[in-house]
Amino acid sequence: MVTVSTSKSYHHGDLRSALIEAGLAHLESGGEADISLRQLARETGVSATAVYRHFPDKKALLGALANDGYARLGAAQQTVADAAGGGSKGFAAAGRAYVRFALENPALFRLTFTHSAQDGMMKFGEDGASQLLMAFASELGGEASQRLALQAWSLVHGLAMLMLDGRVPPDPAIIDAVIDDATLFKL
Amino acid sequence: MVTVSTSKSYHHGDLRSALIEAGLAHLESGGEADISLRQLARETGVSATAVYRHFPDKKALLGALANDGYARLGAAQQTVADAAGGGSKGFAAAGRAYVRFALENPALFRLTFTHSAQDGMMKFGEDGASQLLMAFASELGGEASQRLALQAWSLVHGLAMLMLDGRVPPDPAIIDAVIDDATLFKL
DNA sequence: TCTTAATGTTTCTGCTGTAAACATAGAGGT
DNA sequence: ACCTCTATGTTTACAGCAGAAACATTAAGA
Repeated sequence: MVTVSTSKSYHHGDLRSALIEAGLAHLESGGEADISLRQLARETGVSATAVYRHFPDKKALLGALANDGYARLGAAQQTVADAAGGGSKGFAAAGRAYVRFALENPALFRLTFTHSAQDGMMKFGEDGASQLLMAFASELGGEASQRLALQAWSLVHGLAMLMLDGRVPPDPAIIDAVIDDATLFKL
Repeated sequence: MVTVSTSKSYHHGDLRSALIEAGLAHLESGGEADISLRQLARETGVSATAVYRHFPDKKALLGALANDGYARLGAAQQTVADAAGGGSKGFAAAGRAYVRFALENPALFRLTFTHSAQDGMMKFGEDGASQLLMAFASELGGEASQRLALQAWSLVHGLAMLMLDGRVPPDPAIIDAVIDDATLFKL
């Protein structure tokens, strides 16, 4: 409970960013259920309802956090895909990065997929993650690129969720075994 | 608000079952967020805190609903697998049934996987769904049965979640294309 | 300087989960 | 028949929540 109290100005300055940052912190330490508008306001040193000047309701705030998460996921994948030098190896590496990202940011990952879809969702192809996916799929899949993209996405997303939900142990060796270009997909 | 008032007996008779039934009804019409202990109690014609005689807290009630869902999922899969006559065709049919079940029972499916794992979770192999999975995997996968099981489960679970979350359109043709034994998994 | 729009505050309402103390009813032992 | 035990209800109370309404403050532009 460190209220910085540098300048007790009536206006915060950048409340919107501060709220998002506080929200991300809560996601790391707790879960989505750990986020309360009042609590975020308290931590930001602002009244409970000030939040509503920046987000129409709680869903909107969660949606903002979700979009942030989706962007980070895409960036993480791009990094390892580049490092792996593209091709089917790079594709598999990006897939494993997807699962690792989920395990490292469980609450954020969950939120990303449950709260950014229908509302202010980015269309498919507007975000880094799906652009990367389509690029790989058309490079490797030829005519069946669409199908390959969906199969690959489903596979990594499913593994990520099953591990997050405690159905499959979050073992790196399992990730490597399941997402292995040598055993996957008749192309 | 139809309070049945047949016999205003002090004791309900089978409150536990009534609560679960009411909870399942809420899952169909709303989502998990639509479930409130007080509301369920109201609908069951009982005081708000009577619920706690049967479930220690809200999580316990949700867990009971979740287990119910998992059992139904396994049953649905078993039915179509039998109808398809086993083998790789039956395996694929069970996979498609998994996704269809999720689309037909979105809230229940979500709840099943987010609320029945760590607590009173059934161990892997105790439930119909995972028994079916392992049976198919060892029949078809030989030495790599473990890996095949995880790949197959991940694929169908991922597709189900992506469709539930609005990332992939819930199109039956897509389900058939993605879960197709002719294109999946080098065995 | 006056006005206005953006941002923050106070106050209020109705909902929630859940703890504590008490009430009722049926079952079994005496 | 009585008594006691236990399972299952009820009442009351509390604190926390999202959000609506009315009001306050500030900075920026006419």
